[in-house]
Amino acid sequence: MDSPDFTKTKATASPSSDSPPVQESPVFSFINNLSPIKTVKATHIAPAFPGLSSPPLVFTSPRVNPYTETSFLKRRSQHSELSGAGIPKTHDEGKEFADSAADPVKPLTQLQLGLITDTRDCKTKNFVETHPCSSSGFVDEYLADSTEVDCVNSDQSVNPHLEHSSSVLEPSRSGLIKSKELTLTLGNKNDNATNSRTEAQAPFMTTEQAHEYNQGKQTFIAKLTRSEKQRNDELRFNECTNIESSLSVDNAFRREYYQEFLDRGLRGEHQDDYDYCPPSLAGALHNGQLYEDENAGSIPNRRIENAVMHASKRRCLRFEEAPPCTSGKGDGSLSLLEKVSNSEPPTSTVESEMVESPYVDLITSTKTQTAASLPPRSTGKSRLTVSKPSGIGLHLNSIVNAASVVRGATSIKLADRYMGVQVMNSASINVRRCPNSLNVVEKDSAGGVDWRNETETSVAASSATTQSPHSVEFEHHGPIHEIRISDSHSIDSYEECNQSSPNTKRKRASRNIDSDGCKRCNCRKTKCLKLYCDCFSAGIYCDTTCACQECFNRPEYEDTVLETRQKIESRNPLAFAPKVVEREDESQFTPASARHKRGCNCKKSMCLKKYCECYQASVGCSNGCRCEGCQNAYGKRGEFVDVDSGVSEEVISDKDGTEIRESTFDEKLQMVATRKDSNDSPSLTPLTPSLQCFDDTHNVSKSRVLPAICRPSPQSALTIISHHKNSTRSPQRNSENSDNLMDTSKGLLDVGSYDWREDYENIGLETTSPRCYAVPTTCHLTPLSGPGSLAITSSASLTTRDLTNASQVQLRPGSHCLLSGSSLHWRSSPVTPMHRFGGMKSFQGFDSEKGNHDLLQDDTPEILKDTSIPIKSVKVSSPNKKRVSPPHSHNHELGTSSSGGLRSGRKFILKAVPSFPPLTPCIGSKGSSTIQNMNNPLQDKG
DNA sequence: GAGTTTGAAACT
DNA sequence: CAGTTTCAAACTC
Repeated sequence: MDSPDFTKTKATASPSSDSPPVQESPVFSFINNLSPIKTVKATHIAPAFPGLSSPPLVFTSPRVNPYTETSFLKRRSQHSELSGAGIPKTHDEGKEFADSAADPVKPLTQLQLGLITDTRDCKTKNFVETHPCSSSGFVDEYLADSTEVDCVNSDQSVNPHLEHSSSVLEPSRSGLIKSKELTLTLGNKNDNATNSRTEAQAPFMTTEQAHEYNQGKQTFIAKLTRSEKQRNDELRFNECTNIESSLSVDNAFRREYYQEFLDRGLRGEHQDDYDYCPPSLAGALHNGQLYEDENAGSIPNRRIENAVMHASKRRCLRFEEAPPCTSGKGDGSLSLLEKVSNSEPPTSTVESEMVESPYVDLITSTKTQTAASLPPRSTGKSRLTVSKPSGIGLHLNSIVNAASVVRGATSIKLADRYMGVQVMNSASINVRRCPNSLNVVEKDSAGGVDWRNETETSVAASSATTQSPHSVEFEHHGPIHEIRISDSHSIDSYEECNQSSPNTKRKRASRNIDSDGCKRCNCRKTKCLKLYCDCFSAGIYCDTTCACQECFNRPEYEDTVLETRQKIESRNPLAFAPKVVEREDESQFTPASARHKRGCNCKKSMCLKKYCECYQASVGCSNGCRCEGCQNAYGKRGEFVDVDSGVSEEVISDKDGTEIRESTFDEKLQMVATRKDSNDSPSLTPLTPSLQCFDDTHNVSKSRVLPAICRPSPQSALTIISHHKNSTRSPQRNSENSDNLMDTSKGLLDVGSYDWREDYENIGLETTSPRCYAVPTTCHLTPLSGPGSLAITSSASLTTRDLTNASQVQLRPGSHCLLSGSSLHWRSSPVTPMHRFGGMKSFQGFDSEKGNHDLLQDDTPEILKDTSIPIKSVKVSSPNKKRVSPPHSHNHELGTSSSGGLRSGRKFILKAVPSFPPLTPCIGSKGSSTIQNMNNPLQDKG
């Protein structure tokens, strides 16, 4: 409402924690933020105050890209977090902090987040009705608890949300007691709410309580675990189940604990404890919770710093490349699982993480289960694996990480092989990205099921630049901790660095890869708002470790970043898609299996130097490359044949490669997108795939905000195409293939009710999407979890809730590990970052059996599709430029989509989801797993 | 560390 | 759409 100046003032003040005037009060800021006008303003100019600007965006376009935002958000500069949030160091401070509403910034950010989702709006209304005075708090809650919200949406009634909001927000902001009371009341009323709100509890808990909680939780878990074990005949399954169950268990435990807690609270035992947030607990808690906790503040400064640092670390949102992350950053996320399931301390960073994290276990088990079918990849491929990470849907930025990652052979393997790889990657990515996000861990542990967590994490991080309480746990982890520490140091000096002469930074940054494994940019003129910037292109914020000058790729300039991103995407929907798509062949999983989406154009480097993006990504050149004299050690251009995708089939031996290569991944994607455009309503998606993904993610967290957004993505179409090809396997030209695909995809989309079981059967694990980006897809899948009928419509209309449900499904102990396993198959590259982002590409698609390798191409395309779909107009210019124009006529025909074609199409859909990425944050993996789980339920039903 | 080379991205 | 320019990373010295 007010001029930006006002906002700025607030922002400035906030960090200091000086008691802000009335105007600064959260409520006031909230109101201000609400005004659409502000939103508009915020976008560009106000780089100074990120939070303010964002709200408008939210309204205008519900964060069109939740995913995108997430990704960007993920990498949060410590600086922003610290300044903005003004974390309370002591309990008292926390209270003061809350009371003073000193950090307008944070609230604003949160508001933005909260506003984004429609669902939230609804909730907000409810909340407001209930607690008119706590608007700010409300906002915070949303921000903090995207997860919870999601949960609520998905599983439960809205009430929980209210409860949560009341409990969480209030404590942090103002009337702690009130909030508590409200919480209690609500809790009593709604058990479900209580469950969903486990996080909310944290604020109330004292250290002792936290311990108690943890212990009780562990015990509870142990019980459950035993029960589950008994259920399961096979150990492997047990393990998987445990992981999955752990999540659910955790929830259940929380529920119980919460009940008890409420009882106590009623007796007045905990009244003073509202603020306290047990660190350990925090770890277990979702980001949102953490965030709240932080506000509450009993966390030691050091921890806070660490947390902040972790949080601030750049994240490879979309890239899955986990390696680096895996090694170091994953722990944070893992912590929860570790606590619950594993007590063993991580011996080595990489290994320990891998081993310890339930997620890992899950993956492993999943792999085993799933396939079982999966050939043991472990052998020697580890190294390849490493390269792979870059693979599916990876941004080059992420790729870098991968290289470093190699050290953890085990982890690598995991990552490599499956979509699961993606999952891991995503998971690991998440971890990396957000050391903070315990949620991630949970997610991971869950088998990547719970997107909500991820979303939340990302959201929280993004929105608030939150300090992640999670980081606290990280401290416990030896290796990780160390890593982080270094980061923290860098972070601490963040401002200084920024201010320090660019040269200095540059030097420092040059050639450096941050601990996360992400490249550091060194942009001087582009303000890190162009694709020249690795960070920006990877969908992540620049970090303190970056040596960039006049950087706008920071949380503070979120609006600017998003706008810029959208602009770029409008020009090229694939701009933020993972550059490297990995295709995994059953037989082989090698760097060679992955390819650069657009291919390189090397003239002098012969693809033997890092100038070559293919080489840099540790992937071989493909027919799509236009390089001259290719000597790529990972695979020469002519050598690579895309057998899987019909499209790829087109690729012919390349003499020149350039001419021969008929379609690059991008082209394929474009084709798909085009078809879809024709078929799909334009309305569906945001231009940028990433955005879509983001939206999806967002949706997940928020619960259905963007149902519309979740349309069948072009990616899916691609997938479908590939799939179709598989079925048909005719060496058709791309155009034909595309047509077929389109048809298939269309059918998928159209099909209101589809029997997923069949798809699964047919598809197998493939359906799962590797990447975070997959999330959207996941959404589609989610429906599956529910009643057998997912309609394509669901894909289009799937709401966050659906996703959430899906995630929940995964979480369910009962869910088959297989599902997760299936997810593993997917390889996405998020990162999409990671995890987001993105995977892109997940090739995974290949079923060993089916030869889904199509997916590889598809993956990337899928991502694009998602974004592109709406965009028909958007042409993705592929380097290759040759593009087969897909026959539109088919599209229409197919448009009605018959269920018959659907299978393949549906499969694609699943895949498609993952494809996008960057995103998800890294996110993807969960989605995939979720999807799988969803599928399983269906199967069960079936 | 400075300067050059390289190829992608952006621009025209 | 092709050609040119700009940019930042990669590389060399």
